[in-house]
Amino acid sequence: MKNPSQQNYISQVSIDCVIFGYHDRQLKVLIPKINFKGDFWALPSGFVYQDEDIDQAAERILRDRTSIQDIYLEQFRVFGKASRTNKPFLDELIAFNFDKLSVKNEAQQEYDWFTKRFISIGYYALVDINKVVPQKTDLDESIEWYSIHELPRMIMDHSDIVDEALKTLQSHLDDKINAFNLLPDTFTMKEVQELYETIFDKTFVRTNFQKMILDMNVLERLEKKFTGAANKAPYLYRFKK
Amino acid sequence: MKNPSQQNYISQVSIDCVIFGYHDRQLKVLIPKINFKGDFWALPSGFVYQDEDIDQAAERILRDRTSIQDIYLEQFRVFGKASRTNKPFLDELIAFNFDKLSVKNEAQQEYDWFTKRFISIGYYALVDINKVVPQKTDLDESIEWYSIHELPRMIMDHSDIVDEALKTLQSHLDDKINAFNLLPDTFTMKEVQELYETIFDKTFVRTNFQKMILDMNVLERLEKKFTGAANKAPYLYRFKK
DNA sequence: GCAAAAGTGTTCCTAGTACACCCATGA
DNA sequence: TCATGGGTGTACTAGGAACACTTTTGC
Repeated sequence: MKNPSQQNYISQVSIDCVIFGYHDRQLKVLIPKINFKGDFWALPSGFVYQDEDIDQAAERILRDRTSIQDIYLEQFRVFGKASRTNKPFLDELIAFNFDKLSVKNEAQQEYDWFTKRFISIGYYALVDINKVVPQKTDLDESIEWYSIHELPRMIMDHSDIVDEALKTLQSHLDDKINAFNLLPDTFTMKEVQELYETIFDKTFVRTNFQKMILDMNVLERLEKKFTGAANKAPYLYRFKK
Repeated sequence: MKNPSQQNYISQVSIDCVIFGYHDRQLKVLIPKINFKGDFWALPSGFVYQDEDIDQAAERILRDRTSIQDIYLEQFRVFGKASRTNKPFLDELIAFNFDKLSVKNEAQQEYDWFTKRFISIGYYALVDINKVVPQKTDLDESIEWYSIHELPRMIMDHSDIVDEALKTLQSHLDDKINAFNLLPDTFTMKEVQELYETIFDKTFVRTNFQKMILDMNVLERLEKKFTGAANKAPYLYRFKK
C-alpha cells in the first residue's frame, strides 16, 4: 500500500464500513485485525479519491475486503466529533512496535496525516456470507467474521459505529425489505424467520411470520427442499429482483 | 468575513442546512440570496473548524442565520458525488461580476479553495418561525422564507438537498415526534392538524387526528383560547419537554 | 402408524377509521 | 336561538396475534 498522504485522497475524511453477514443464527461483522504487535482491530476503512463518489469509495473498500461485486450498502451516519482522531491508537501502536526515535521524515509525514482529526462516513453492507472470500490487505494480520455479540475491542469509536449500524439496520428492515441480502439466493421460510429473530433479538410466531413475509409480496416460491428428514419438505423461496 | 482558505477549516467538507419553518399553512425554508449580480440562491452553509464537532458547526451556522439558540436539528445525509463542486456557479458569478483579469493572487487562492470538490453533510432544522430573526451574513443580499413549493432556483444540488430533507422529515415524524418544534410554545389542536396536513400534503379526519395526537401522550392541555369567535373555544396545548 | 415440521384456516382482539352527538361561544 | 367550530363517545372494520387443524415426509 502506498503512503496515504501521497495519494490523491480528500484529507481528514474517511469511510468506515460495517459489513454484516449471517450464519448459524448469528449476525456477524467482518473485522480485520491490524498487522502490528498489540492486538488492534479496526473496521474496514478507507479514504475517498478526489475524483471518486463517496458511494464508489465505499464500494471499492467493500470489494477489496470481500471480493464480491454488487454489494448492498447504505450510508447511515457521519461521525464527526472534533476528538475523532487516530492519534491515541497510533501512539499505542508505535509504542508497541517501534523505537520512537526511528519515526522520522517520511514516516513523520504519514504520522501527521493519519493523526489529524477525521470525519468518518459510516456505511453498512449486507452480504451473503457464503459468497464472501475475506481478503486481507497488506495492513491486516487477519480478517474474520465476529458475532455481533462477541466483537473484539476495536480502536477509536468503531464499536459505537457498529451499534449505530445495527440500529439503522433494524429500523430499515420494515420499509426497505433488505434483509434478504443476508441470505443465499434460495432459502426456506424457516431460515428467514431465524434471520429476523436474530436481527431483532426476539421470537416470532411461526404461522404469523410466514403470513407477514408472504404478504410483503417480494418472494417467489420455488420447488420443495427435500432434506431427507422425516417431515414435510419446506418450499424454497427466492427474492424477486 | 475572513477568507475561508485562511481559516482553520477542514478542507473540502461543508455543511448545508435546510431550515424549516411553518406559517399560514405553508412549510417554508429559509434561504439567503447571495450578494452578487446574477441572482444566486444557496442554502445556509458553512465549514467545520478543526476543533469543532460537526454538530457544533451546524449549530453555529444556524445560530448565525436565525439568531436563536437551542435549535432542533438532525443530520440526515451526506452528499458526496465527485462532481459536487462550486466551480460552475463561481465561474458564472465571476462572469457576472468581475473582469476576469482582476482575479489574481489572493483571490486566486480563494477561488482554488472554493472550487474544489466538496463533500457536504446535510442537516435539517425545525424552528418556530416567529422566534427567528433572519440574519444576513455579509455575503447575503437578502434572506427570506420561501414556501417549499415555490423555492428559488438554487446553486449546485441544493434543490435535491431540500427534497431529501423533506423526505427525511416526513419519515421521522412517526417515531421522533419532532413536528412541534415548528409551532409556537402553545397551540391549538387545529394548528397541529394543519401542520401535519401541510407536511404530509394530505388531509386527516379531525376527530381521529385529535385522538391520535393525544394518544402520543406528549402534550399537556392548558387553558382555553378565547378568540372572540362565535364558537366553542379550543384548548391550548404545550409540548411536554 | 408415528413423530416432526410445514402449510392453511379460524377465531379473537386491538387499533384505526368513520361518524354521530353534544357542548361552548358570541352575535 | 342560531351558526360555527370544538370535544367526546360509539359503532364498524381491517390487520395482527394466538392457536387449532391438516398435510407431508421418512422411519
